[in-house]
Amino acid sequence: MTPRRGLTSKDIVNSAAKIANQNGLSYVSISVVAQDLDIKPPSLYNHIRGLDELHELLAIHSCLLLYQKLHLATHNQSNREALTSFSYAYIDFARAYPGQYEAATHSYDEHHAQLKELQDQIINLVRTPLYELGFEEEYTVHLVRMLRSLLHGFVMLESAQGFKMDYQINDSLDVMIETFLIGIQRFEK
Amino acid sequence: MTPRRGLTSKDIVNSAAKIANQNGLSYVSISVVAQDLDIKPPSLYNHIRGLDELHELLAIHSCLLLYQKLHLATHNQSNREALTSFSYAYIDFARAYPGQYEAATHSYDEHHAQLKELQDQIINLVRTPLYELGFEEEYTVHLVRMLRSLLHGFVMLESAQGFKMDYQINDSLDVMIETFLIGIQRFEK
DNA sequence: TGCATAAACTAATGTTATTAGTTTATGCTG
DNA sequence: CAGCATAAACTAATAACATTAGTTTATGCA
Repeated sequence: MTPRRGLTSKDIVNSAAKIANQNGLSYVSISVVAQDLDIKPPSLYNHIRGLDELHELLAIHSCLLLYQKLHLATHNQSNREALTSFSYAYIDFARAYPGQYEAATHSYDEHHAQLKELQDQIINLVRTPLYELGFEEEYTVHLVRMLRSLLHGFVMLESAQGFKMDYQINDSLDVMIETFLIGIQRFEK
Repeated sequence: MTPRRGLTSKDIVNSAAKIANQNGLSYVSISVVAQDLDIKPPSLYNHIRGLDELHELLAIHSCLLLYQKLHLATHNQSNREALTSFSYAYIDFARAYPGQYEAATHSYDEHHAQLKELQDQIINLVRTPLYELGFEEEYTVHLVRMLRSLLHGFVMLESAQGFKMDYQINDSLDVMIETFLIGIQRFEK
C-alpha cells in the first residue's frame, strides 16, 4: 500500500549477498530477502522474475567482485608472483565473502553467456602468467585445472570444517602453493 | 491400507542413493523417495525420523562404500603406489556414484561421532603412507590437506562441468597427481 | 491538477515436510 | 486355530515456501 521509489535491483542483490555471507547461499530465499527489505514476498516479483533470477544476479555480482579482487592482486606482478598473489587473494575472497564465493562457483544449469564469460575471465588471470612461464599450451591447461582444483578444494574443505585445527591452516595453504610451484618447475621450458 | 513387511531402512537408503546418483543429492526428498518406493510420503516416517535422518543415513552408507573402495585400492601397496591408487580410486568413486560422493562429503551441522569417525578413517588411508614416506608429522598434515583439496576440488569442478573438454580431462588428472608427487619429493626425509 | 504507472498489497494455488489419528494385514500366542 | 498386538500402511490437516492474479495507491510527469 506504500509504493516506494527507492528500491533497486542493486538493493535486492545486496540483501541477498548479505544473507548468503552470513548464513550460506541456501538461506537466500524470496521470503527471507523480502523480510530483510521490509516488504511482502510477492512484492519482489515487481523487480525480479523469481528465485532463479535472484540467484543468477547474485552469481554475476559475486563473479564481478571476485574478478576485481583477483585482478587487483595480480596486476603488475611477475608471472611467478602473480600465481602466488592470485592464490592468496582467491582464498581471502572465499573467507571474506563465503556466500558470494558459493554463488560465484555454483553451477547453474542454464547460465547466461555472461556468467560463463565472467568465469572464463577469472581463470584467464592465472592462465596468462602460466602460459608466459613457458609451458606448452596443453600443459598450461592441465596446470590451470590443477591450481583451480587445489584452491577450490581447499575452500570447500575449510568451509566444511573438514580440517582439524591442530596445525595452522594457513601453513597448509603456504605449503600447498609452495609445493605446486616446485612441482611445476620441472615442466617449465 | 496394505501394511507390508518387507520394507527395510536399507531399501530406503538404496532408493535415496539411486535418486542421488541419477539426479543429484538435492533431489533426495521425502516425496521423491516415497514415490520411488510406491508409498505415500507420511508412510516413510514409520521408518525414519525425517529428511535430516534420511540424508544422514545416506551419508553414512556412502562413506562406508567409499572407504571400502579406497581400502581395496590401497591395500598391500607400497607407500608411493598407495598415494596414486588412492587418488584414482577416489576420482573413480566420485564419477561412478556422484550423488553418494556429494552425500559423503557434504557437511552436516550435527553429524554423529560415527560420521566423523568414518571420514577420519578415509583420510587415514592416505595419511599413513605419507607419514611412512618419512615426512615430519606436521608436514604430513599439510600434505594430506593438499591431496584432499586437490582431489575434492577436481571432483567439484568436473561435476560442475567447470572444465572445457578441449584437452583430455584424464590427462589433467595424471598431470595433477604426478606434479603433486614431484612437488613433495623435496620434503621427504 | 490530473493521470499513467511503478510498486506495494491481499488472496489464492501448488509443492514440500511433518504431525496426528485411523485402519488393516501380519505373525505370534494362548 | 482363533484372536489380538503391532508394524506399517493410510487419510486429513498444518505450516513454510514460491509463485500468479488481481487490487490499490503514491509518485512524478504532462
